[in-house]
Amino acid sequence: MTKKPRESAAEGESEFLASYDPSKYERFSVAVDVVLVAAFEGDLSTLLVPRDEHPFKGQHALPGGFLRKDETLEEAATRVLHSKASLSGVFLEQLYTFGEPRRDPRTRVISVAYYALVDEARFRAAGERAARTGRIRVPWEGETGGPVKVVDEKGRALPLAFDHAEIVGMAVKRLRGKLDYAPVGFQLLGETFTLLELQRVHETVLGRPVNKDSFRRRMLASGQLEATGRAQSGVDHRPAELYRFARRSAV
Amino acid sequence: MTKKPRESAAEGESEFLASYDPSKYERFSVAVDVVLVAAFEGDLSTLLVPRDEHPFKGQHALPGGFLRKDETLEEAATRVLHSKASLSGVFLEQLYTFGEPRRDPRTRVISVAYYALVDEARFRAAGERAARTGRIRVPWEGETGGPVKVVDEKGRALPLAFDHAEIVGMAVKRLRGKLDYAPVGFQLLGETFTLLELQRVHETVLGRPVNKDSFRRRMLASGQLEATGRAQSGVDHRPAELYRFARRSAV
DNA sequence: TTGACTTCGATACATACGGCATATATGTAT
DNA sequence: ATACATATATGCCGTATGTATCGAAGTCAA
Repeated sequence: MTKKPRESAAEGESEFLASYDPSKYERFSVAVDVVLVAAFEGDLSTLLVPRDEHPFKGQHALPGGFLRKDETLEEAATRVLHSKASLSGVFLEQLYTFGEPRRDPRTRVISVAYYALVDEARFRAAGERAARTGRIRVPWEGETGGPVKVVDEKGRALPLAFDHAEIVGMAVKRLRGKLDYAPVGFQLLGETFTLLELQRVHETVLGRPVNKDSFRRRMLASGQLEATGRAQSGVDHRPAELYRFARRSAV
Repeated sequence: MTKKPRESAAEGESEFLASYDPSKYERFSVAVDVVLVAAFEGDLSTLLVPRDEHPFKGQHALPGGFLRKDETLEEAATRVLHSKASLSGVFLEQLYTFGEPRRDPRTRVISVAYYALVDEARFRAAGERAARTGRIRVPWEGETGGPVKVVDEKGRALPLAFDHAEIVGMAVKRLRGKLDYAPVGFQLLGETFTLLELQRVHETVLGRPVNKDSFRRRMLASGQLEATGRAQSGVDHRPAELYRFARRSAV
Protein backbone atom coordinates (compact mmCIF):
# COMPACT_ATOMS: atom_id res chain seq x y z
CA MET A 1 0.00 0.00 0.00
CA THR A 2 2.81 2.35 0.73
CA LYS A 3 4.54 1.66 -2.52
CA LYS A 4 3.10 0.35 -5.73
CA PRO A 5 5.16 -1.12 -8.53
CA ARG A 6 6.16 1.68 -10.76
CA GLU A 7 3.63 1.88 -13.53
CA SER A 8 4.59 3.72 -16.70
CA ALA A 9 7.28 5.65 -14.95
CA ALA A 10 6.61 9.23 -15.89
CA GLU A 11 9.59 11.45 -16.38
CA GLY A 12 10.86 12.70 -13.09
CA GLU A 13 9.28 9.82 -11.26
CA SER A 14 12.48 7.91 -10.90
CA GLU A 15 14.06 10.78 -9.06
CA PHE A 16 12.12 9.86 -6.03
CA LEU A 17 11.44 6.18 -5.95
CA ALA A 18 14.82 4.73 -6.62
CA SER A 19 18.21 6.08 -5.75
CA TYR A 20 17.74 9.65 -4.75
CA ASP A 21 21.14 11.08 -4.32
CA PRO A 22 21.27 14.84 -4.55
CA SER A 23 24.92 14.84 -5.39
CA LYS A 24 24.16 13.11 -8.67
CA TYR A 25 22.11 15.93 -10.07
CA GLU A 26 22.92 19.11 -11.85
CA ARG A 27 24.54 21.79 -9.77
CA PHE A 28 24.06 25.52 -10.06
CA SER A 29 25.77 28.71 -9.06
CA VAL A 30 23.76 30.35 -6.33
CA ALA A 31 24.04 34.07 -5.72
CA VAL A 32 22.55 36.45 -3.22
CA ASP A 33 21.55 39.96 -4.29
CA VAL A 34 20.49 42.62 -1.84
CA VAL A 35 18.15 45.54 -2.42
CA LEU A 36 19.21 48.07 0.17
CA VAL A 37 16.37 50.54 0.55
CA ALA A 38 16.17 53.90 2.23
CA ALA A 39 13.54 56.63 2.03
CA PHE A 40 14.28 60.31 1.82
CA GLU A 41 13.40 63.41 -0.15
CA GLY A 42 10.16 61.80 -1.16
CA ASP A 43 11.77 58.95 -3.04
CA LEU A 44 12.98 55.50 -2.28
CA SER A 45 16.67 54.97 -2.87
CA THR A 46 18.70 51.86 -3.41
CA LEU A 47 22.39 51.08 -3.42
CA LEU A 48 23.94 50.11 -6.74
CA VAL A 49 27.31 48.95 -7.88
CA PRO A 50 28.67 50.04 -11.26
CA ARG A 51 29.75 47.16 -13.44
CA ASP A 52 33.09 47.46 -15.16
CA GLU A 53 33.14 44.00 -16.65
CA HIS A 54 31.04 42.31 -19.22
CA PRO A 55 28.18 41.60 -19.32
CA PHE A 56 26.20 44.79 -18.80
CA LYS A 57 29.42 46.77 -18.57
CA GLY A 58 28.71 50.38 -17.68
CA GLN A 59 25.36 49.56 -16.19
CA HIS A 60 24.56 49.21 -12.54
CA ALA A 61 23.79 46.15 -10.51
CA LEU A 62 22.56 45.34 -7.07
CA PRO A 63 25.25 44.45 -4.57
CA GLY A 64 25.56 40.71 -4.51
CA GLY A 65 27.82 37.77 -4.13
CA PHE A 66 28.00 34.06 -4.50
CA LEU A 67 26.87 31.70 -1.83
CA ARG A 68 29.69 29.94 -0.03
CA LYS A 69 29.87 26.38 1.00
CA ASP A 70 29.04 26.61 4.68
CA GLU A 71 27.03 29.76 5.11
CA THR A 72 23.28 30.13 5.17
CA LEU A 73 21.53 32.31 2.63
CA GLU A 74 20.94 34.95 5.21
CA GLU A 75 24.56 34.88 6.26
CA ALA A 76 25.53 35.42 2.65
CA ALA A 77 23.21 38.41 2.42
CA THR A 78 24.62 39.79 5.66
CA ARG A 79 28.11 39.31 4.32
CA VAL A 80 27.24 41.16 1.12
CA LEU A 81 25.85 44.06 3.12
CA HIS A 82 28.93 44.14 5.25
CA SER A 83 31.47 43.91 2.46
CA LYS A 84 29.74 46.14 -0.08
CA ALA A 85 28.13 48.67 2.21
CA SER A 86 29.92 48.29 5.55
CA LEU A 87 26.55 47.79 7.17
CA SER A 88 25.57 45.44 9.92
CA GLY A 89 22.61 44.98 12.17
CA VAL A 90 20.06 46.12 9.65
CA PHE A 91 16.61 44.74 8.91
CA LEU A 92 17.02 42.01 6.33
CA GLU A 93 14.46 39.68 4.84
CA GLN A 94 14.34 37.25 1.97
CA LEU A 95 12.47 38.57 -1.03
CA TYR A 96 12.24 36.11 -3.90
CA THR A 97 14.37 33.72 -5.88
CA PHE A 98 15.09 34.38 -9.52
CA GLY A 99 16.12 31.48 -11.66
CA GLU A 100 15.48 32.16 -15.32
CA PRO A 101 17.98 30.03 -17.24
CA ARG A 102 19.37 32.98 -19.18
CA ARG A 103 19.17 35.76 -16.65
CA ASP A 104 22.95 35.78 -16.56
CA PRO A 105 24.37 35.33 -20.07
CA ARG A 106 27.58 33.75 -18.82
CA THR A 107 26.26 30.76 -17.00
CA ARG A 108 23.15 29.87 -15.15
CA VAL A 109 22.89 31.60 -11.80
CA ILE A 110 20.11 31.15 -9.30
CA SER A 111 19.79 34.37 -7.35
CA VAL A 112 18.14 34.55 -3.96
CA ALA A 113 17.20 38.19 -3.49
CA TYR A 114 17.00 39.88 -0.11
CA TYR A 115 15.91 43.35 0.79
CA ALA A 116 17.28 45.45 3.61
CA LEU A 117 16.01 48.65 5.19
CA VAL A 118 18.08 51.45 6.66
CA ASP A 119 17.56 55.01 7.69
CA GLU A 120 18.78 57.94 5.65
CA ALA A 121 21.95 58.52 7.67
CA ARG A 122 23.21 54.99 7.37
CA PHE A 123 22.30 54.89 3.72
CA ARG A 124 24.25 58.03 2.91
CA ALA A 125 27.25 56.77 4.82
CA ALA A 126 27.11 53.44 3.00
CA GLY A 127 26.65 55.16 -0.33
CA GLU A 128 29.71 57.36 0.14
CA ARG A 129 31.89 54.56 1.33
CA ALA A 130 30.99 52.01 -1.22
CA ALA A 131 29.19 52.67 -4.40
CA ARG A 132 26.51 54.57 -6.12
CA THR A 133 22.97 55.20 -5.10
CA GLY A 134 19.96 55.24 -7.33
CA ARG A 135 16.58 56.75 -6.80
CA ILE A 136 13.70 54.48 -7.37
CA ARG A 137 10.90 56.00 -9.32
CA VAL A 138 7.92 53.78 -9.63
CA PRO A 139 4.69 54.50 -11.44
CA TRP A 140 2.66 55.31 -8.36
CA GLU A 141 -0.53 54.59 -10.19
CA GLY A 142 -0.35 51.00 -11.32
CA GLU A 143 0.62 47.98 -9.33
CA THR A 144 4.32 47.47 -9.00
CA GLY A 145 5.79 44.06 -9.18
CA GLY A 146 7.50 44.17 -12.50
CA PRO A 147 10.57 46.14 -13.53
CA VAL A 148 10.96 49.61 -12.12
CA LYS A 149 12.79 52.74 -13.23
CA VAL A 150 15.86 53.79 -11.35
CA VAL A 151 17.45 57.19 -11.86
CA ASP A 152 20.58 58.85 -10.51
CA GLU A 153 20.71 61.99 -8.39
CA LYS A 154 20.37 64.14 -11.51
CA GLY A 155 17.33 62.29 -12.75
CA ARG A 156 19.06 60.38 -15.53
CA ALA A 157 17.94 56.83 -16.08
CA LEU A 158 20.22 54.18 -14.64
CA PRO A 159 19.81 51.00 -16.63
CA LEU A 160 20.14 48.02 -14.36
CA ALA A 161 22.06 44.89 -15.24
CA PHE A 162 20.52 41.44 -15.44
CA ASP A 163 16.95 41.28 -14.12
CA HIS A 164 17.79 43.63 -11.29
CA ALA A 165 15.12 46.15 -12.23
CA GLU A 166 12.59 43.42 -11.69
CA ILE A 167 14.11 42.57 -8.33
CA VAL A 168 13.93 46.19 -7.22
CA GLY A 169 10.32 46.34 -8.34
CA MET A 170 9.46 43.32 -6.29
CA ALA A 171 11.19 44.81 -3.26
CA VAL A 172 9.05 47.93 -3.54
CA LYS A 173 5.94 45.85 -3.87
CA ARG A 174 6.81 43.77 -0.83
CA LEU A 175 7.61 46.84 1.20
CA ARG A 176 4.29 48.42 0.34
CA GLY A 177 2.41 45.32 1.23
CA LYS A 178 4.06 44.97 4.60
CA LEU A 179 3.84 48.60 5.56
CA ASP A 180 0.54 48.57 7.36
CA TYR A 181 0.74 45.25 9.12
CA ALA A 182 4.39 44.92 9.98
CA PRO A 183 6.73 47.37 11.65
CA VAL A 184 8.86 48.09 8.61
CA GLY A 185 8.33 51.85 8.49
CA PHE A 186 10.42 52.28 11.61
CA GLN A 187 13.33 50.52 9.95
CA LEU A 188 13.61 53.43 7.54
CA LEU A 189 13.97 55.96 10.35
CA GLY A 190 16.57 56.62 12.99
CA GLU A 191 16.26 55.93 16.68
CA THR A 192 13.78 58.71 17.33
CA PHE A 193 11.44 60.48 14.95
CA THR A 194 8.38 62.66 14.88
CA LEU A 195 5.00 61.50 13.73
CA LEU A 196 5.25 63.64 10.64
CA GLU A 197 8.56 62.08 9.71
CA LEU A 198 7.00 58.67 10.07
CA GLN A 199 4.11 59.81 7.92
CA ARG A 200 6.47 61.06 5.20
CA VAL A 201 8.20 57.70 5.14
CA HIS A 202 4.90 55.94 4.72
CA GLU A 203 3.92 58.32 1.96
CA THR A 204 7.21 57.76 0.21
CA VAL A 205 6.83 54.01 0.32
CA LEU A 206 3.19 54.02 -0.68
CA GLY A 207 3.64 56.70 -3.28
CA ARG A 208 0.57 58.62 -2.22
CA PRO A 209 -0.38 61.09 0.47
CA VAL A 210 -1.97 59.73 3.60
CA ASN A 211 -4.37 61.53 5.86
CA LYS A 212 -2.49 63.18 8.68
CA ASP A 213 -5.03 62.84 11.46
CA SER A 214 -5.99 59.30 10.67
CA PHE A 215 -2.37 58.35 10.47
CA ARG A 216 -1.64 59.89 13.86
CA ARG A 217 -4.56 58.16 15.49
CA ARG A 218 -3.76 54.84 13.94
CA MET A 219 -0.11 54.96 14.91
CA LEU A 220 -0.71 56.13 18.46
CA ALA A 221 -3.38 53.50 18.93
CA SER A 222 -1.19 50.74 17.53
CA GLY A 223 0.93 50.54 20.64
CA GLN A 224 4.07 50.47 18.57
CA LEU A 225 5.12 53.99 19.49
CA GLU A 226 6.75 55.14 22.67
CA ALA A 227 6.97 58.81 23.53
CA THR A 228 10.45 59.89 24.54
CA GLY A 229 9.28 63.02 26.38
CA ARG A 230 11.76 64.99 24.32
CA ALA A 231 10.93 67.34 21.51
CA GLN A 232 12.26 68.05 18.09
CA SER A 233 14.88 70.77 17.93
CA GLY A 234 16.22 73.06 15.27
CA VAL A 235 12.93 73.89 13.66
CA ASP A 236 11.47 77.37 13.41
CA HIS A 237 8.02 76.42 14.59
CA ARG A 238 6.48 74.38 17.32
CA PRO A 239 8.63 71.28 17.74
CA ALA A 240 6.96 67.92 17.61
CA GLU A 241 7.32 65.22 20.18
CA LEU A 242 9.96 62.62 19.48
CA TYR A 243 8.89 58.98 19.50
CA ARG A 244 10.75 55.74 19.34
CA PHE A 245 9.70 52.34 18.16
CA ALA A 246 8.34 50.24 21.03
CA ARG A 247 9.23 46.59 20.67
CA ARG A 248 5.91 44.93 21.19
CA SER A 249 5.67 44.12 24.84
CA ALA A 250 3.14 41.38 25.41
CA VAL A 251 -0.20 42.78 26.53
CA MET B 1 35.68 58.22 -9.43
CA THR B 2 33.93 55.13 -10.51
CA LYS B 3 36.58 52.84 -9.15
CA LYS B 4 39.06 53.44 -6.42
CA PRO B 5 42.17 51.42 -5.85
CA ARG B 6 41.23 48.50 -3.73
CA GLU B 7 41.96 49.45 -0.16
CA SER B 8 42.27 46.68 2.41
CA ALA B 9 40.31 44.28 0.29
CA ALA B 10 37.73 42.90 2.64
CA GLU B 11 36.71 39.33 2.21
CA GLY B 12 34.20 38.99 -0.53
CA GLU B 13 35.29 42.23 -2.08
CA SER B 14 37.34 40.60 -4.76
CA GLU B 15 34.34 38.73 -6.00
CA PHE B 16 33.09 41.85 -7.59
CA LEU B 17 35.92 44.07 -8.59
CA ALA B 18 38.17 41.68 -10.39
CA SER B 19 37.30 38.64 -12.42
CA TYR B 20 33.72 37.85 -11.70
CA ASP B 21 33.05 34.56 -13.33
CA PRO B 22 30.12 32.65 -11.87
CA SER B 23 31.36 29.37 -13.20
CA LYS B 24 34.36 29.60 -10.88
CA TYR B 25 32.34 29.51 -7.72
CA GLU B 26 30.85 26.80 -5.64
CA ARG B 27 27.87 25.03 -7.13
CA PHE B 28 24.88 23.66 -5.32
CA SER B 29 22.09 21.19 -5.85
CA VAL B 30 18.87 23.08 -6.27
CA ALA B 31 15.56 21.41 -5.55
CA VAL B 32 11.97 22.47 -5.80
CA ASP B 33 9.45 21.35 -3.18
CA VAL B 34 5.75 21.91 -3.53
CA VAL B 35 3.17 22.35 -0.79
CA LEU B 36 -0.07 21.28 -2.41
CA VAL B 37 -2.89 22.65 -0.30
CA ALA B 38 -6.60 21.94 -0.26
CA ALA B 39 -9.27 22.82 2.29
CA PHE B 40 -12.01 20.50 3.41
CA GLU B 41 -13.71 19.20 6.52
CA GLY B 42 -12.53 22.20 8.40
CA ASP B 43 -8.85 21.48 7.95
CA LEU B 44 -6.17 22.25 5.48
CA SER B 45 -4.64 19.24 3.79
CA THR B 46 -1.38 18.75 2.00
CA LEU B 47 0.05 16.06 -0.23
CA LEU B 48 2.93 14.04 1.15
CA VAL B 49 5.21 11.36 -0.19
CA PRO B 50 6.40 8.54 2.07
CA ARG B 51 10.14 8.16 2.13
CA ASP B 52 11.51 4.68 1.80
CA GLU B 53 15.14 5.61 1.64
CA HIS B 54 17.49 7.15 4.10
CA PRO B 55 17.51 9.79 5.43
CA PHE B 56 14.21 10.21 7.23
CA LYS B 57 13.13 6.77 6.08
CA GLY B 58 9.55 6.06 7.12
CA GLN B 59 8.73 9.71 7.45
CA HIS B 60 6.90 11.83 4.94
CA ALA B 61 8.16 14.54 2.67
CA LEU B 62 6.73 17.16 0.38
CA PRO B 63 6.71 16.22 -3.28
CA GLY B 64 9.81 17.64 -4.85
CA GLY B 65 12.48 17.22 -7.42
CA PHE B 66 15.77 18.61 -8.57
CA LEU B 67 16.03 21.54 -10.88
CA ARG B 68 17.11 20.65 -14.38
CA LYS B 69 19.52 22.46 -16.57
CA ASP B 70 17.20 24.35 -18.86
CA GLU B 71 13.97 24.76 -16.98
CA THR B 72 12.84 27.70 -14.92
CA LEU B 73 12.05 27.26 -11.25
CA GLU B 74 8.36 27.49 -11.97
CA GLU B 75 8.65 24.91 -14.71
CA ALA B 76 10.32 22.59 -12.26
CA ALA B 77 7.50 23.08 -9.77
CA THR B 78 4.95 22.46 -12.51
CA ARG B 79 6.78 19.32 -13.48
CA VAL B 80 6.80 18.07 -9.91
CA LEU B 81 3.06 18.65 -9.65
CA HIS B 82 2.52 16.83 -12.88
CA SER B 83 4.72 13.84 -12.15
CA LYS B 84 3.88 13.39 -8.49
CA ALA B 85 0.24 14.40 -8.46
CA SER B 86 -0.84 14.27 -12.10
CA LEU B 87 -2.00 17.83 -11.75
CA SER B 88 -1.76 20.67 -14.21
CA GLY B 89 -3.20 24.09 -14.55
CA VAL B 90 -3.34 24.80 -10.85
CA PHE B 91 -2.55 27.98 -8.96
CA LEU B 92 1.16 27.95 -8.19
CA GLU B 93 3.32 30.55 -6.54
CA GLN B 94 6.81 30.73 -5.16
CA LEU B 95 6.93 30.63 -1.38
CA TYR B 96 10.42 30.87 0.05
CA THR B 97 13.90 29.46 -0.42
CA PHE B 98 15.44 27.28 2.23
CA GLY B 99 19.16 26.94 2.28
CA GLU B 100 20.42 25.87 5.69
CA PRO B 101 23.72 24.07 5.06
CA ARG B 102 22.64 20.90 6.85
CA ARG B 103 18.96 20.74 6.03
CA ASP B 104 19.70 17.66 3.98
CA PRO B 105 22.25 15.46 5.75
CA ARG B 106 23.56 13.95 2.53
CA THR B 107 24.74 17.03 0.74
CA ARG B 108 23.83 20.63 0.66
CA VAL B 109 20.59 21.28 -1.16
CA ILE B 110 19.03 24.68 -1.76
CA SER B 111 15.30 24.19 -1.92
CA VAL B 112 12.99 26.69 -3.58
CA ALA B 113 9.57 26.02 -2.14
CA TYR B 114 6.33 26.63 -4.01
CA TYR B 115 2.77 26.31 -2.87
CA ALA B 116 -0.17 25.24 -4.99
CA LEU B 117 -3.89 25.45 -4.36
CA VAL B 118 -6.53 23.01 -5.56
CA ASP B 119 -10.13 22.23 -4.76
CA GLU B 120 -11.18 19.21 -2.77
CA ALA B 121 -12.06 17.04 -5.77
CA ARG B 122 -8.73 17.46 -7.50
CA PHE B 123 -6.89 16.97 -4.26
CA ARG B 124 -8.63 13.69 -3.52
CA ALA B 125 -7.96 12.43 -7.02
CA ALA B 126 -4.31 13.39 -6.77
CA GLY B 127 -4.05 11.80 -3.35
CA GLU B 128 -5.43 8.49 -4.51
CA ARG B 129 -3.28 8.34 -7.57
CA ALA B 130 -0.04 9.31 -6.07
CA ALA B 131 0.71 9.37 -2.44
CA ARG B 132 -0.50 10.14 0.98
CA THR B 133 -2.30 13.15 2.27
CA GLY B 134 -1.79 14.83 5.56
CA ARG B 135 -4.03 17.12 7.49
CA ILE B 136 -2.46 20.30 8.61
CA ARG B 137 -3.27 21.23 12.14
CA VAL B 138 -1.89 24.54 13.10
CA PRO B 139 -2.17 26.22 16.47
CA TRP B 140 -4.95 28.60 15.49
CA GLU B 141 -4.04 30.89 18.30
CA GLY B 142 -0.47 31.95 17.74
CA GLU B 143 1.14 33.25 14.62
CA THR B 144 2.19 30.57 12.20
CA GLY B 145 5.42 30.78 10.37
CA GLY B 146 7.43 28.14 12.07
CA PRO B 147 7.01 24.38 11.95
CA VAL B 148 3.50 23.01 11.93
CA LYS B 149 1.93 19.73 12.98
CA VAL B 150 0.70 17.40 10.29
CA VAL B 151 -1.49 14.41 11.10
CA ASP B 152 -2.91 11.58 9.01
CA GLU B 153 -6.59 10.81 8.48
CA LYS B 154 -6.75 9.04 11.82
CA GLY B 155 -5.24 11.93 13.71
CA ARG B 156 -1.81 10.38 14.22
CA ALA B 157 1.16 12.66 13.94
CA LEU B 158 3.04 12.48 10.66
CA PRO B 159 6.63 13.50 11.24
CA LEU B 160 7.91 15.37 8.23
CA ALA B 161 11.34 14.85 6.75
CA PHE B 162 13.96 17.58 6.48
CA ASP B 163 12.63 21.05 7.29
CA HIS B 164 9.38 20.34 5.52
CA ALA B 165 7.25 21.07 8.58
CA GLU B 166 8.66 24.56 8.50
CA ILE B 167 7.90 24.88 4.80
CA VAL B 168 4.31 23.83 5.37
CA GLY B 169 4.00 26.33 8.18
CA MET B 170 5.21 29.09 5.97
CA ALA B 171 2.73 28.10 3.27
CA VAL B 172 -0.12 28.38 5.75
CA LYS B 173 1.11 31.76 6.88
CA ARG B 174 1.38 33.04 3.32
CA LEU B 175 -2.06 31.74 2.46
CA ARG B 176 -3.59 33.49 5.45
CA GLY B 177 -1.91 36.71 4.62
CA LYS B 178 -3.07 36.72 1.03
CA LEU B 179 -6.61 35.65 1.73
CA ASP B 180 -8.21 39.03 2.06
CA TYR B 181 -6.39 40.92 -0.60
CA ALA B 182 -5.81 38.36 -3.31
CA PRO B 183 -8.23 35.94 -4.94
CA VAL B 184 -6.76 32.80 -3.44
CA GLY B 185 -9.87 31.52 -1.71
CA PHE B 186 -11.46 30.69 -5.04
CA GLN B 187 -8.54 28.47 -5.92
CA LEU B 188 -9.56 26.12 -3.14
CA LEU B 189 -13.07 25.70 -4.55
CA GLY B 190 -14.49 24.16 -7.70
CA GLU B 191 -15.95 26.00 -10.66
CA THR B 192 -19.11 27.05 -8.82
CA PHE B 193 -19.79 27.41 -5.13
CA THR B 194 -22.16 28.97 -2.67
CA LEU B 195 -21.30 31.88 -0.47
CA LEU B 196 -21.37 29.65 2.58
CA GLU B 197 -18.89 27.26 1.00
CA LEU B 198 -16.61 30.17 0.27
CA GLN B 199 -17.01 31.30 3.85
CA ARG B 200 -16.10 27.85 5.18
CA VAL B 201 -12.94 27.88 3.09
CA HIS B 202 -11.95 31.23 4.49
CA GLU B 203 -12.64 30.02 8.00
CA THR B 204 -10.54 26.93 7.42
CA VAL B 205 -7.62 28.94 6.16
CA LEU B 206 -7.86 31.60 8.83
CA GLY B 207 -8.58 29.14 11.60
CA ARG B 208 -11.37 31.24 13.07
CA PRO B 209 -15.03 31.87 12.38
CA VAL B 210 -15.93 34.88 10.28
CA ASN B 211 -19.13 36.85 10.42
CA LYS B 212 -21.59 35.56 7.89
CA ASP B 213 -23.39 38.73 6.91
CA SER B 214 -20.28 40.85 6.74
CA PHE B 215 -18.59 38.20 4.68
CA ARG B 216 -21.49 38.08 2.24
CA ARG B 217 -21.57 41.82 1.83
CA ARG B 218 -17.84 42.11 1.42
CA MET B 219 -17.65 39.36 -1.16
CA LEU B 220 -20.62 40.57 -3.17
CA ALA B 221 -19.27 44.11 -3.10
CA SER B 222 -15.79 43.04 -4.16
CA GLY B 223 -16.82 42.45 -7.75
CA GLN B 224 -15.00 39.14 -7.77
CA LEU B 225 -18.16 37.06 -7.74
CA GLU B 226 -20.46 36.32 -10.64
CA ALA B 227 -23.89 34.83 -10.05
CA THR B 228 -24.60 31.84 -12.22
CA GLY B 229 -28.38 32.07 -11.85
CA ARG B 230 -28.39 28.42 -10.85
CA ALA B 231 -29.00 27.13 -7.36
CA GLN B 232 -27.49 24.53 -5.12
CA SER B 233 -29.09 21.10 -5.34
CA GLY B 234 -29.29 18.07 -3.08
CA VAL B 235 -29.83 19.93 0.14
CA ASP B 236 -32.86 19.56 2.37
CA HIS B 237 -33.43 23.24 2.85
CA ARG B 238 -33.57 26.33 0.76
CA PRO B 239 -30.79 26.05 -1.82
CA ALA B 240 -28.26 28.82 -2.08
CA GLU B 241 -27.32 30.58 -5.26
CA LEU B 242 -24.24 29.29 -7.05
CA TYR B 243 -21.49 31.77 -7.85
CA ARG B 244 -18.37 31.59 -9.87
CA PHE B 245 -15.14 33.52 -9.67
CA ALA B 246 -15.22 36.54 -11.97
CA ARG B 247 -11.84 37.21 -13.48
CA ARG B 248 -11.39 40.89 -12.78
CA SER B 249 -12.59 42.70 -15.86
CA ALA B 250 -10.97 46.11 -15.99
CA VAL B 251 -13.31 48.77 -14.62
C1' DT C 1 -52.14 19.69 1.24
C1' DT C 2 -50.37 21.52 5.19
C1' DG C 3 -47.30 22.72 8.68
C1' DA C 4 -42.72 22.13 10.86
C1' DC C 5 -38.08 22.83 9.95
C1' DT C 6 -33.80 24.62 7.95
C1' DT C 7 -31.03 27.73 5.60
C1' DC C 8 -30.90 31.69 2.42
C1' DG C 9 -30.77 36.37 1.88
C1' DA C 10 -32.61 41.06 2.84
C1' DT C 11 -33.21 44.91 6.10
C1' DA C 12 -32.38 47.78 10.09
C1' DC C 13 -29.49 49.54 13.53
C1' DA C 14 -25.28 50.21 16.58
C1' DT C 15 -20.56 50.76 16.53
C1' DA C 16 -15.77 51.49 14.90
C1' DC C 17 -12.77 53.80 11.94
C1' DG C 18 -10.95 56.87 8.46
C1' DG C 19 -11.39 61.39 5.95
C1' DC C 20 -12.06 66.16 6.82
C1' DA C 21 -12.55 70.70 9.04
C1' DT C 22 -11.70 73.60 12.78
C1' DA C 23 -9.90 75.34 17.06
C1' DT C 24 -6.29 75.71 20.35
C1' DA C 25 -1.39 75.05 21.96
C1' DT C 26 3.43 75.96 21.56
C1' DG C 27 7.36 77.00 19.58
C1' DT C 28 10.39 80.68 16.42
C1' DA C 29 11.22 85.09 13.95
C1' DT C 30 10.75 90.04 13.79
C1' DA D 1 4.44 91.84 21.86
C1' DT D 2 2.92 90.23 17.59
C1' DA D 3 2.86 87.49 13.49
C1' DC D 4 3.49 83.09 11.89
C1' DA D 5 3.99 78.04 11.33
C1' DT D 6 3.31 73.66 12.81
C1' DA D 7 1.68 70.42 16.46
C1' DT D 8 -2.08 68.47 18.69
C1' DA D 9 -7.03 67.93 20.16
C1' DT D 10 -11.87 67.69 19.08
C1' DG D 11 -16.07 67.15 16.56
C1' DC D 12 -18.70 65.80 12.37
C1' DC D 13 -19.76 62.68 8.73
C1' DG D 14 -19.71 58.90 5.49
C1' DT D 15 -18.52 54.11 5.03
C1' DA D 16 -17.73 49.38 6.51
C1' DT D 17 -18.44 45.83 9.80
C1' DG D 18 -20.86 43.30 13.80
C1' DT D 19 -25.42 41.92 15.28
C1' DA D 20 -30.33 41.02 15.46
C1' DT D 21 -34.53 40.19 13.12
C1' DC D 22 -37.64 38.68 9.61
C1' DG D 23 -39.58 37.02 5.43
C1' DA D 24 -38.42 33.69 1.47
C1' DA D 25 -37.72 29.27 -0.41
C1' DG D 26 -36.78 24.95 -0.33
C1' DT D 27 -37.42 19.69 2.01
C1' DC D 28 -39.80 16.46 4.75
C1' DA D 29 -43.37 14.11 7.32
C1' DA D 30 -48.03 13.52 8.59
